[in-house]
Amino acid sequence: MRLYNSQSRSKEEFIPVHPGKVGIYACGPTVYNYFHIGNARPFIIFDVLRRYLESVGYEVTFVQNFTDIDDKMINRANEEGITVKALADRYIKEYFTDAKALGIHPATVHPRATEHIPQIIALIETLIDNGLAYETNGDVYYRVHAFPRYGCLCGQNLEDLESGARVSIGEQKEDPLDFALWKAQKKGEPAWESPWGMGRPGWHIECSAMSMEYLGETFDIHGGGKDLLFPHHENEIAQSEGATGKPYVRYWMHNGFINIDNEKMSKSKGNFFTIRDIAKEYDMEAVRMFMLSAHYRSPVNFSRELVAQAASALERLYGARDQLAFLMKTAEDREPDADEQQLMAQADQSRQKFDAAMADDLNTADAIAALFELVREVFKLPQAGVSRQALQKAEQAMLQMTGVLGLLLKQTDGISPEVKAMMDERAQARKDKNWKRSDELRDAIHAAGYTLEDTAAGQKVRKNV
RNA sequence: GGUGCCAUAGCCAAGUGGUAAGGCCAAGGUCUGCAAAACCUUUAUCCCCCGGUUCGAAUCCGGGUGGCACCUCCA
Repeated sequence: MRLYNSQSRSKEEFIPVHPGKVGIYACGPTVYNYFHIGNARPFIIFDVLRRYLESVGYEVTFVQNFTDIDDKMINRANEEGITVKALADRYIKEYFTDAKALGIHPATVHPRATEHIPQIIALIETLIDNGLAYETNGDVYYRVHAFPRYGCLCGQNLEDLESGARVSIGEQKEDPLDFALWKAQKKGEPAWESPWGMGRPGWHIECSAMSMEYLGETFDIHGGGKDLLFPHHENEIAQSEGATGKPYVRYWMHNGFINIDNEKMSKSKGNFFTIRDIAKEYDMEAVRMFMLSAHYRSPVNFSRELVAQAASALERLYGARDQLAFLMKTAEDREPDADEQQLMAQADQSRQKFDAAMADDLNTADAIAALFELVREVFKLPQAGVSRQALQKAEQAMLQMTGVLGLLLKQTDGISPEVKAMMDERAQARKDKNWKRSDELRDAIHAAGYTLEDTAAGQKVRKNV
């Protein structure tokens, strides 16, 4: 597999630290609210990366943290008059609800910052011992100038970075670029005991501490949104490598942003959507399809029309799956004929193209194209009496591909006895050429939530979207 | 100011040296009692513009134009 590494700015062959195993750390949400459409992109992308790596045989340890202590958490908790812990518990629960709707598997581990205070403190102490951090008035800062490689990820030197830096009033830093590792307690804030007094961890240090806790001092893949490249990930490198003296991460992956109607999503512009908002209007699986229809590094625009397009494409995919299941009922146990052999060849070809696309820096758009090439062949099959062997091969290939993408997650529901009765009555009505009654029943079935189609092999139902 | 990204049909989007994938939408046709779904056909002589390299470029190089991001704990 080849992955684009943000650090080298080029695609590199993926070679894991430990053969057969992959460690991935993805920056998770700050749990002060429902997560938004922009958060959803990396969650879905790294879920697909993980599914893909597992599908080709890797044992994957996937870590995604919850930031459950920071300024936003404290402010929100104060607004609502609840504790930071209660706020975190609530939105972590909501995270899993939304993630499930989007087809995102739970990570191997979902560490919370507040449950790793000892590891964080130990890491800061090491940095102080190494001369890379200093304490002033209960705050601890990272001494950026003491880490020669600072800027290695974002590709900028200290002088250039400094020209854009600004200092907040009240901070006693040696240098404007120095960043907080530990913040002394302010009135009314949650705090933990430390060698520097009561306080709480800075944002950057939690990811260094938790990633190394679960994945080791050097691990394979670290990802997040492009905006995290600087300063968050740059700081993680400074912290981790400054403490261990070893390379921290082999491959840095960063996803592009989602714009709303060609504008950056922001609360001030009023174009800020949480997944929970979108779920009221759209099928979450269509949102996933939308996310995978473009390459993960490109910026994408999010709009109502684009989700509708994704929903239509997804419907075609479901149609193909249902068609295979439908054909299976009349499948024949015999050798495949020429057309059926072509279907089987297409199944192999699609799989190959799919794998090649995924192996090329997770090119989901190209992979989906390969999937649809098989879909087209499936629809060309006769309505009944197809070779079972050929059907099974096509179905297996299709489900393997959709499984990697995390699509086609909905099961086909059983039909209720009422709908079944209406279908039976309609079958008789059609036999009697009673078209009026037949159409009435079709409308009634539609109202009951199903769309009816007449095929050579009888009536076929599918659930309305 | 520093650093980087992007520009492909009505819409979305792959393709990074060998002659334009796939999806959505649209039109015509086939099938159907009528539908629906599906299938067939049509839909970019051309990939923002101008130069250059090359037998050959959407793909490489230079210069424009337009859009965007990071440098502000926003994925």
